[in-house]
Amino acid sequence: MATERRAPLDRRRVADTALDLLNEVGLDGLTLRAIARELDVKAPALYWHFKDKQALLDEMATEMYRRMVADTSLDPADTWRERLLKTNRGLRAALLRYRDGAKVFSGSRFTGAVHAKQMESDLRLFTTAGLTLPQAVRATTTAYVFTLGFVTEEQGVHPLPGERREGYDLDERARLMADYPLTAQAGAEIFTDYDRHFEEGLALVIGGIGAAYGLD
Amino acid sequence: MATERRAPLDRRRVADTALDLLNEVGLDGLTLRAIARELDVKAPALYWHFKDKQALLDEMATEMYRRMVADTSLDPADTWRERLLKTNRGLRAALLRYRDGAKVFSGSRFTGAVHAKQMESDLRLFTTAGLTLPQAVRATTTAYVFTLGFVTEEQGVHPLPGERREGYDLDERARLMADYPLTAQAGAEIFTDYDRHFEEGLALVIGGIGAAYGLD
DNA sequence: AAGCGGCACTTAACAGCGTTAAGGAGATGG
DNA sequence: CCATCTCCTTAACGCTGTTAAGTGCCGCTT
Repeated sequence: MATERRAPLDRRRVADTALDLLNEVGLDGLTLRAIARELDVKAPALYWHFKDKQALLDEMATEMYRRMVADTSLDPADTWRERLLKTNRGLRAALLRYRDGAKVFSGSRFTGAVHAKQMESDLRLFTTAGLTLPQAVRATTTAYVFTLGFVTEEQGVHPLPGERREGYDLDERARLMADYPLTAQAGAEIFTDYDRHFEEGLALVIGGIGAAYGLD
Repeated sequence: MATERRAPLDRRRVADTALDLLNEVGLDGLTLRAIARELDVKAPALYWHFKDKQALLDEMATEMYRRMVADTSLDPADTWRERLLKTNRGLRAALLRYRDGAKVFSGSRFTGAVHAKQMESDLRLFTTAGLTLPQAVRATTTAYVFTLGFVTEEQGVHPLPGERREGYDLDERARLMADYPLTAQAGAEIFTDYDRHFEEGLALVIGGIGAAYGLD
């Protein structure tokens, strides 16, 4: 009887499966037992590959980053503006691909030096464009934390694109804010059309960089 | 024997105590049993005041916000730049006051409409300065998510001001990035002097707002 | 061919978690 | 004096991350 033996696990396969599961159950439901079940294995088996759950989350964040890089086509001839647009749109898309993606990402650290290659490319492009290294770091990380903060807020309302978390009724909010007309009106502006608002916010940041560092 | 009876709890007192405890044990160690112990009560007693743990975290975030407002002195005659500086410096200070403050804050929703008053004041100031309401919303929330993202990253390295999380050895990082000279050099720029870098990032955002909306 | 070491996993168990159900003491009000 | 309401306790539930110990199988040496 050819009882096929499952190929042994490895860190990548575990992280892959965990990311798939994340989209179904969310970060709260992402237990080691559930991940193990998906891999046809018992929970303690995961401790052979990861020293603890955080190490697995770190690998998941790293995998998210790898997919982001794979999906972002960078051109050495990009202008610095194009580069900032590409990388931050790519980052947002990568985070939005997974339920609680921003939380997982910002709560973890990369395993190894995966991010060095892109970072080096960005910094070279920015310094070539005339910035000092500290300025280049400031520009890229300011855009980075903007995007991370933006998606964190966004996923608080939309766990996945198209899904809406409960407790965000715009009409009810407007009624609660009746004594504050601008705030009431702002609700519609805050909780809709995240795509456009991301673009506008990112444009503000990029515009600020150009103005401050005398670029273009 | 005058066995004093403890005054009954209320939501604020519980949230207060939980915030104090948060600074000692961090978000992971913030269990209902530990909070209850601090209040001289058993864990299930908390369920009289909160429907679940998330409701308590929401109250904690609300309390953080109240303290932020109390510590920030706003002037109706502020220029829009002054206002953005004050509110975002105040927000960062409020988040930094507690271990994992940014995580607690961004993972929770305010109870009630506490934030409406400040928001209304900000929006009025911005629209008076010549912005449309959508522009005012975009300006304030872009700065807001920048600050939130910044402190989230900051607290990943410095749980509390002065404390340093393990695993952030700059020399080791530099060695790991040996093949990427700019990235290696950037480490010193990224992981030090968060105060100054926050100011510079915030200045970039504010500069972008001024430039985009033709202010001043 | 036999034995052996190490890899990759299982079984069993532990303390601690959020949460619920049921009950009880003390004040309040009729 | 009993009923009611408030605020809390005791006991227990299922589930979590994690550790300890054991087991079967592979490749290697003798």
